[in-house]
Amino acid sequence: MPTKKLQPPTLPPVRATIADVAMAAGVSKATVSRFLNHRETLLTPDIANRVEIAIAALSYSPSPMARALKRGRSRLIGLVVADVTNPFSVAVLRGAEKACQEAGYLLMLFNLGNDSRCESKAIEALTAYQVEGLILNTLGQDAGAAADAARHGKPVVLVDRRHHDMQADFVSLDNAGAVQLGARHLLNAGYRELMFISEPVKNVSSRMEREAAFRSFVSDSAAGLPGLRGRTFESSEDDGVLLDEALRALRQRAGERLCGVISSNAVVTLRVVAAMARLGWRFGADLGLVGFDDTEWSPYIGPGITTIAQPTNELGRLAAGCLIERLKGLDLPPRQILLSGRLLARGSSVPTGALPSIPN
Amino acid sequence: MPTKKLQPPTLPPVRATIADVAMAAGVSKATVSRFLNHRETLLTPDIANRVEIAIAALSYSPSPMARALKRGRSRLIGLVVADVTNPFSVAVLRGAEKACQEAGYLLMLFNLGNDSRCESKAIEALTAYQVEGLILNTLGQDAGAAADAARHGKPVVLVDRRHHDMQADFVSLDNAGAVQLGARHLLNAGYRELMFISEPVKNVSSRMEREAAFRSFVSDSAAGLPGLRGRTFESSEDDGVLLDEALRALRQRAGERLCGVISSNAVVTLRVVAAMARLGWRFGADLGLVGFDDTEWSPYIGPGITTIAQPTNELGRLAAGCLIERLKGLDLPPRQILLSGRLLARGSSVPTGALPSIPN
DNA sequence: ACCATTCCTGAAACTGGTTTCAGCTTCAAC
DNA sequence: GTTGAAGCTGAAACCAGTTTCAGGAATGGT
Repeated sequence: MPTKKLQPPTLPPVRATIADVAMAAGVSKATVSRFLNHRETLLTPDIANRVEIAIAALSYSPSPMARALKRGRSRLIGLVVADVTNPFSVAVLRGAEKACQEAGYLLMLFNLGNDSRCESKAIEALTAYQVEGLILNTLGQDAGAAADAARHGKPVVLVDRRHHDMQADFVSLDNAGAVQLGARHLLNAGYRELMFISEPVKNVSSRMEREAAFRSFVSDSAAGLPGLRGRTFESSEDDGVLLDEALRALRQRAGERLCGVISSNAVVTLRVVAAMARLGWRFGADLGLVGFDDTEWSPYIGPGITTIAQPTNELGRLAAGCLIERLKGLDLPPRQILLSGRLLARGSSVPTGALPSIPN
Repeated sequence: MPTKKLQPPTLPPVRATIADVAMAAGVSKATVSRFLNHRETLLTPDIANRVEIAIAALSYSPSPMARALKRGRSRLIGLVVADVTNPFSVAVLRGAEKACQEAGYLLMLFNLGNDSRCESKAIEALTAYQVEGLILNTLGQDAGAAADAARHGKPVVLVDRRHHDMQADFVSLDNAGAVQLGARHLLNAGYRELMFISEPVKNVSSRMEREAAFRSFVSDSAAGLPGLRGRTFESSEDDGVLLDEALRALRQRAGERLCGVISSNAVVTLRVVAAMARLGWRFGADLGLVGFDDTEWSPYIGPGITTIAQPTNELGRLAAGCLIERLKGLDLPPRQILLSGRLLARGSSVPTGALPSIPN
């Protein structure tokens, strides 16, 4: 006699199909399908009951694949992110993932790893799986690929990076406003020699917008404030030395005037922090710093880093939300949704060497 | 005459099907399918050519959905992460994503957002889409759900958190070794009153292992080192006050002896950092700190935080790698793969108040 | 020259659902 | 009592592929 196998009430090892259910209930596949999809077109209570019981008994759940094949609707949303390493991407991912789950969609993820050659590959792979729509946070190099998707009739939402020639919803931070927020803050704190540090601008719209906003802020303000000067700098990965030099040169040029830096995202902020550590500078006194993207660690570096917080979760949610609205049939011309940033003032933009009290 | 529409050489707006290709090439669907799948079973060069040309002309690519339906193989891998907010999860995600891409798989993501009720929902949703395998970094509450998947015959790889009763590959940090690494480091630096701070242990295997390893390290070492004492503390979200008290109590108990803390992951590390800021303590002198998970910001908080780095990318890659091997037919008993952590010594574990020079 | 292989190809069945279409009830109205 | 319309249900076609099976051509052996 074999020993008692204590398997929990075993589900059928292989998924039940609609045919199994139909047979068990003594009805046709069509009826089962109707029970599942058009519940309102009421079936005879008797039959509906039998189907319901059969479904429960077989613990049947329909195959989304087969369903997608026939209907062309897959309940899948494709998400392309430029770089999962970037906390911003992750935050967007998180928001989007949540919104999708709530609406009953599943997310297919493709990470470009900052490699723009993957871009069209990603979109192709995703559309092949019949994703119903795409959320793109791409590199902007290859607008054609995105356009392809749009041409396939799939709704597309662009996050953070726009392609001007594309008819698609666009969700992003109000870059110009955010830059002004940061720059004005530095001005008010007394900094006069400003520098905007960005990752290589290439063709990325958000980078271009931020840089342009900085330039025009400086030239606008310089009219009433002759002491003000501003320049820009592109920092790429593994160029620590170049950045050090740029910062040193900045202070040399500044003379007595206070130097302030705006970094265009968390990655750059960290590079500036590293450079300052190498140079042995103090935040605020030797260099004022305002960084885009508020991260969990910002308050604890040195006297705390002043940041411009993006409503990242909201961006993700909105992106997914826009897409889902379109999927539900909303037919509007492309929208642009810009959310404001919020300045969180901390020690790194206080010129006195003294440590301020830790905020909240 | 309409103005010239300068659309790039427009792909057919609707995807070509295998039937279109067959018709264009003047062959049957079966032949086209064979051309795509069994290239080795050679077709007549002439026919192969015609098919190839037709495919190119229509820029045809087969629908993975339809393919999955018949073959039961979807080239999809499901990834369930406990919490995308956790940098560890992200790193795993990244490694896994890369490995999958290289092997021609696509990742379907499900984030639990630390909500264990989602767990079985996630696995169900993913298996419904015929994912060929699952990478699970789950909460450990609901082993049944995972077991379901395994019972469905889908290979499963567990990352970081094990379910003892599951027949599945397991990829993780060597938790015991890593804890010893950190604890011994604190000992050598002169700390004698130790505390291990973890998130609520619940049933999460990695947390239990780390805590247990800490306890046994302390009792083992106390034999030859009577001055040594250690305790553990569970810190949950939004309990700043409790943590502050625990730390204050620790120092009080310690008297003249130096206090050292090991935090069980980056989230906890940040909580400790915040607590120290509130208490106005200095790293190293007032409290030694070694934190699990080396993050990009670790070197720049205070004098730099000493961390135990996990080979996160490797973990992700290995997890995906294991899974893909299984998918290729590898039939082995479940493996356990443990990777060693690496200690990165920085200022937070140096008892003198003096700032050490910034490492590398 | 004939038969047996072998090789290549196409028709058809199949995957698991949805949807159309037509048939059967049933009920109301004339 | 017949007729019409409306309401349910099932058979069959369909989605886009893969795979089985059988037939036809070409080749080889005797």
